[in-house]
Amino acid sequence: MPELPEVETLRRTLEPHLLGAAVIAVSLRRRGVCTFDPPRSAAHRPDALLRGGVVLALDRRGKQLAIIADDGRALCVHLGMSGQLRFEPDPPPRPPPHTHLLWTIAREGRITGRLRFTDPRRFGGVWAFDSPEALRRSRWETLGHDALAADEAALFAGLTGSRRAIKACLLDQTLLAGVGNIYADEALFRARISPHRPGGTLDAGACAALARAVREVLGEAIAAGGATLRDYVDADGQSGSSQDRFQAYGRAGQSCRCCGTPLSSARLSQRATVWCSTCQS
DNA sequence: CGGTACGCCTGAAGGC
DNA sequence: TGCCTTCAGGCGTACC
Repeated sequence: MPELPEVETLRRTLEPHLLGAAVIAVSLRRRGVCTFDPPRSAAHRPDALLRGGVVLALDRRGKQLAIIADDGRALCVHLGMSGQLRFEPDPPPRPPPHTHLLWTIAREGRITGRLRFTDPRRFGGVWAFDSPEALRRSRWETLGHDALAADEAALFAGLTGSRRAIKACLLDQTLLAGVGNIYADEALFRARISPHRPGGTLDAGACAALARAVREVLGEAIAAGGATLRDYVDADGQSGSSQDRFQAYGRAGQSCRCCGTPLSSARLSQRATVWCSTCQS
């Protein structure tokens, strides 16, 4: 389940393979995973997907990745639940199941590998734009601050008057971009705040603690290479180890690593939620 | 506005 | 062993 740390790890591991490299061929194997803005006829879709371009930058906001070409063409990739973006120096002749997009990558006229987008559950997708500005306007304008730089004042302002459960607020990408179900539970555990507490009841001090906890859990997860639960691997196919450090997520019924109390669990905002009823209030 | 529910989609896991 | 059900969930949308 890729959240901000997994997408950031992916961005970092893609960079050495893609920055300054040319896209010499594109194979779109399942049309439905791509959205073209503006719309493109079938003949022009490979060009919109960066064929003939050189990768200038890899950017990220929350859980979304942007691939920017030197001429301004821009792709936004969202991994959804099960998406993978992998660079293969020596790709197998037959792409794995659920391979939806393939880019052939070259440097100085020689093929260096293949970039592959795979997504069994198809909750993810790729969006193609004419310019980085069009991408940001269409996909990123409604997103809140990037959670890696979670700002306590902005969080406090966003939560003021809210009666929604704080966990639901953390999952709201328009408030803070990049936190998903895993790191919401982890950040609330670290900040010792109950997931059920209405957002508006957090004072400035609690918001500062929560913003700090969000930055810390995300930063530490990036340092661990992200979390590999089912599908996630980085651009080189490497697993992460962030899951070994989880205090709350996936530990329902197990004892709290802080006080020993069995961890509580419930569904909150349609999401499995785990917390310690002793440590968190 | 908020909250609740649902649909999308597949593979893993559990029950019988 | 094999079939069936349940669950995992990001996000857009519908509806109260």
